[in-house]
Amino acid sequence: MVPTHDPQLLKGVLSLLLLRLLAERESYGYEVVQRLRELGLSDIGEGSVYPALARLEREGRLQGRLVASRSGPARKYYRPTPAGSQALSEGTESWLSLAAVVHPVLVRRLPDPSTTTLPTATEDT
Amino acid sequence: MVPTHDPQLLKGVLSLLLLRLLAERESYGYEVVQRLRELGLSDIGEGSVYPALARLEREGRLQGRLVASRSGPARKYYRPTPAGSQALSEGTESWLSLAAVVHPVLVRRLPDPSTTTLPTATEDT
DNA sequence: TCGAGTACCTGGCATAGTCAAGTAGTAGGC
DNA sequence: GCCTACTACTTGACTATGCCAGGTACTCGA
Repeated sequence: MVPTHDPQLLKGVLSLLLLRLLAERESYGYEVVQRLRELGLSDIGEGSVYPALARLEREGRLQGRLVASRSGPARKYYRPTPAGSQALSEGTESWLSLAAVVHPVLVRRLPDPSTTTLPTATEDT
Repeated sequence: MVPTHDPQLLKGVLSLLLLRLLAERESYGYEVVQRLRELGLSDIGEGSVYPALARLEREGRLQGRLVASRSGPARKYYRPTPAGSQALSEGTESWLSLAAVVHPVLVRRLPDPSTTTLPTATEDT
């Protein structure tokens, strides 16, 4: 099984993913959830996506429009505004630079603990 | 200019980094802040690190001990407990699998918007 | 009419990073 | 003795944001 994802790790990343997916293709909430799940975020919920979309629209990063559907209620299609596109590129840069710090640290080999010396009361750097 | 880091992106990642750095070498808060800054997290503050360390200790993932210093107040050295080591490996796995989803999406080329068709009122999937 | 699938929204909650301020110890200069 | 700077830790209030649970409502087929 896929390891249970830590909700905290998604913070900030979700809105980035939303901006990105909507920059690739205009889409509505319900579909975005499906697209996220297809990407591998299997346990993402509507309760995470809809509020995030609403917030991004409120902040002027997304612009939505209602389109009637023949298979259910009207869909609200979102696409990034210019401000949204800028937020996307800035956010992408932030994420990449953070990942560039985090990744190498997490994958480098742990030193053998038995060879390390421990600080004692009187030692000082 | 380095892009201002989004505080949200650090959520969850910070405790992972702390566990990792302390698994590599026992260390105290003030020093951990310096180690993080050397890694490139230049605008990390003490107010983020100390509470995180305290929380990890409270949760039984870190164990701390006081060591007197000749250059200031006593230092509180932390090292991971067995539970902390397990949290580290689980967290690392979570982070890697999330990054494996996020990274490709963020770096793939955006399709040319002019070639895409927009949904209209009567279309349906 | 009833259930299932589609589609959206909301309130309340928990988590965790940030800011600002405070407390103390050591050491050097005057 | 006093002041400043560096070291070192702590705390309270604030904020952002994902998650859960529940609700509304439309379409379609049995």
